[in-house]
Amino acid sequence: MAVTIYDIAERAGVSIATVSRVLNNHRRVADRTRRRVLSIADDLGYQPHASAQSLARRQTRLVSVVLPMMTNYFFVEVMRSLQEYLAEHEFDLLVHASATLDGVDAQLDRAVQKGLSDGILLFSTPTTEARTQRLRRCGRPVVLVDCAHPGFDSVTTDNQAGGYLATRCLLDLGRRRIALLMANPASVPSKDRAAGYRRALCDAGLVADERLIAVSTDDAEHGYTEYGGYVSMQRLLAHSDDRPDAVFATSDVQALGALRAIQEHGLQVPHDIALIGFDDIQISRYVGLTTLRQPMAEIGRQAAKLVLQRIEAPERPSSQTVFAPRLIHRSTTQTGTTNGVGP
Amino acid sequence: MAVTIYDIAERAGVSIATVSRVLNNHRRVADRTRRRVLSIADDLGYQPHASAQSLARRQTRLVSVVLPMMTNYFFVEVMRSLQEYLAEHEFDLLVHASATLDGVDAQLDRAVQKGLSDGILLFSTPTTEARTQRLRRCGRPVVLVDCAHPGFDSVTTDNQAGGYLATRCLLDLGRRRIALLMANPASVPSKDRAAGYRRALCDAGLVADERLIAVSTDDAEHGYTEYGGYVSMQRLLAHSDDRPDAVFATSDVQALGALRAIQEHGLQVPHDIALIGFDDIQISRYVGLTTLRQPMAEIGRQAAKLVLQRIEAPERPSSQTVFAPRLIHRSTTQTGTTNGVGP
DNA sequence: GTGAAAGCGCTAACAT
DNA sequence: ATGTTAGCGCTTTCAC
Repeated sequence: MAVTIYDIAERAGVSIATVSRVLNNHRRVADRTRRRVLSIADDLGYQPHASAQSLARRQTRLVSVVLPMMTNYFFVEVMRSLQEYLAEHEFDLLVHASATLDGVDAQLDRAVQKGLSDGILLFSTPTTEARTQRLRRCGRPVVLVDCAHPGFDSVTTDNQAGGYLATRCLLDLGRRRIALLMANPASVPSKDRAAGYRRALCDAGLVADERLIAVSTDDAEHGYTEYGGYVSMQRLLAHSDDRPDAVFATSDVQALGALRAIQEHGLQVPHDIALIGFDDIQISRYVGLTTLRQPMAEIGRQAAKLVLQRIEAPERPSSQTVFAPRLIHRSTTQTGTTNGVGP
Repeated sequence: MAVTIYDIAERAGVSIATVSRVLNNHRRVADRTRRRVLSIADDLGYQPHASAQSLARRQTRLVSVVLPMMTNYFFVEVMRSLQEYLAEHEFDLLVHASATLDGVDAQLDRAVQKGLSDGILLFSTPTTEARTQRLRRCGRPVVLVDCAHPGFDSVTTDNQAGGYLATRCLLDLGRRRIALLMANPASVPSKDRAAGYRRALCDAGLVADERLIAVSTDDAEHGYTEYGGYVSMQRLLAHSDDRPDAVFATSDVQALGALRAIQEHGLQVPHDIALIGFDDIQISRYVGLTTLRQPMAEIGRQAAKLVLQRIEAPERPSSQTVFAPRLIHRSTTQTGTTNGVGP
C-alpha cells in the first residue's frame, strides 16, 4: 500500500491531525514539529490521496469541459488557454467531448455527476430548457462558452458585430451581390453572424437576396465543415447568370470549401469573388483567407477565471463577457497580398 | 446536502448495504426490493458521489493524458478517438497539457498524484531515466504514445519506415539532392524519420549531404512549427548554386513553412523542388501537400484499449504497437493534380 | 500546540 | 436476502 498520513504520524510520533495541519500549512504548529513532519513526508515520498482529499474537503479541484466536436481548432485553442489558467491555480481539466449534439447530452450527464468536478464549462451548445434545467439542478458553477443564457456566466464573441464587419468590408470593396454561407440552422453563432450580415446590407440600403443565402447540408460538426462550404458554394455557382461577387462564410472551414469550389469553377479570388471567413484558424494564414479573428486565448482564460471565481463565491451575480472579433485583411479580399504573410 | 444512499435506505426501509447492492447490480437482492430502491433513487434524483466511490473502490475511472503542446492536430485527433473509446467504457479523460518540455514534467507530477486517475497516457515525450523512474514509482498503468521505452506499453508510428518511404518517393521522382528538415534534436520521432531518410539514400547508393540537412531553430513545439520549417528552408536556399531539388520535412507544419520559403524564392513546386511532409494534418489536403499519414484514430483507440486492459490486468507483459504510416500522394510531388482533391 | 474522534459517501466482508 | 460494521485516506471540530 502507498504511504498515508498514518505512516508519517507514526514515524514522527505525532497524531494524524498534526500531520494534516502541517501538510495544509495551518499556523499553530510548532516549528520543530512542522519541520520533522515535512522531512519525513519527503523521505517517504508522501503524496496525498486525491479521492480522499476530495471526499473530505468536498471539492475535487477538477473542472469539466463539455464540448461538441473536439477536432476544431477554435475549441482546442480555447481549451489550451483554459487549461493553462487552471493549472496555474492547481486545478485539473476533465474533457467530455462528443461528435454529435445528442452526444453532448450524454457527456453532460457524465460531467454533472456528483463529486466529480467543481465546475462545468459548456462549450457551444444551444441552451435548451432541458439543458439549463439539468445544469441548474447539478448545483455547481457553470460557465457557458460560445453560447449564452441569462442566469449563467458566459463568454462569447460578438458574432453579430463580426458578421456586420465582414459584410461591411465586402460592401466597401464595391461588391453588391454578397452571398452568405451559413452552418446548420440549429447553430446559434451562425445565426448571429447572419444577423450581422443582414443588418449591414440593410444599413447600406440593400436588401438580402435569399437566393444568395445557403445553409450547410453537412450534418457533421453542425455544418461547420469544408465539405459543407464546398457544396453550398457549388449550389450558388450553378446558375452562372446571377452568381455572387462576394461571399461571407460563417466559419473559416466553410470558407475553405467555398474557395475550392470557386477555383474549380475557374474563377479568381478576389477578382471575381471576394471571400471572408470567421474564426481565424491556423490554415487561414497560409491560405491568405480574410477572416474575423476570435480571441481564443482570452476566451479560454476568461472562462477559466469565471468558473474559479464562482467556485470560490457561488453567489456572485452572473456575468456575460462579450469579446469583439477583429477583421484580419488577407488576400481573399485584397489583391497584391501574398499568401502566408498576413498577420 | 445532496441525496445519498442513506436517504434512499431510509425511504425504502432497508439498510445502505442493500441500496449499494441494488445500485451496483449485485445478484441476491429480492426483485421487489430492487425495484423499490431503484424507483426511490430515481424519484430522489440520486447520483453516486464520484469521490466517495473512488475512495471506497480504490479506482477513479479516470485516465490522465500528459502531453506537450496541446495545439497540434495530431495530438488532438489521437485524443479524440482516445476519449471516445474511454467514454464507451465509462472512463473519463483528464488532460494535462503543457507548452514546453519542462512543463511536461510539471504536468506529469500532477498526473501521478495518488488517487487521481487509474492510468496514464504519456504523449510524445523523450523517455529519460528520470521520467521512467517516476512513471514506474507511481505504480499505475502507463502507456506511451508516440514514444517508446522497453517495459512500458507503447503505441507509435513506424517513423523510420515513413522517412524511408518519403525519401524513396523523391528518389523515384528522379531527385538526387534531397534536403531534410528536422525538428529539434531532442525529438525522437524526428530522428527516426531522419534515419529512414539516410537509409533510403544509402540503399540508393547515395550518401547524405550534410549541408542539405537542417535542424529547426524554433524552440516552440519542439521545432515542429511553420516558422521553423520556413527558416530552415531559407537557409538551404541561401546558396542558389547548390540548392536541393527535393525536401523531406519531418512534419507537415514544417513542410508548410518550407513551401512558403520556396514560393517566396520564386521557385515552383514540384517542378523545381518536390516536397513531402509527415502527419497528414487537415491543412495538408487543402494545400495539396504530399505526406505520410499517421493513423491517428487507430493510435488513440489502441492506446486507450491498452490502458484499460492494464488497469484490469496490471501484470500482463508489456507490448509495443507500431502502425505503418501511409504515403499520400498530392500535388507537391506530382504535377497535374489540383489542390484539395487528394484523398 | 496537539490529540481524539467524528465524519465525508460509499463498498465489501462478515453475520444472520 | 438483508443488516452490521469496518474501512477507504483525509479534514476538522472540539477538547485539553
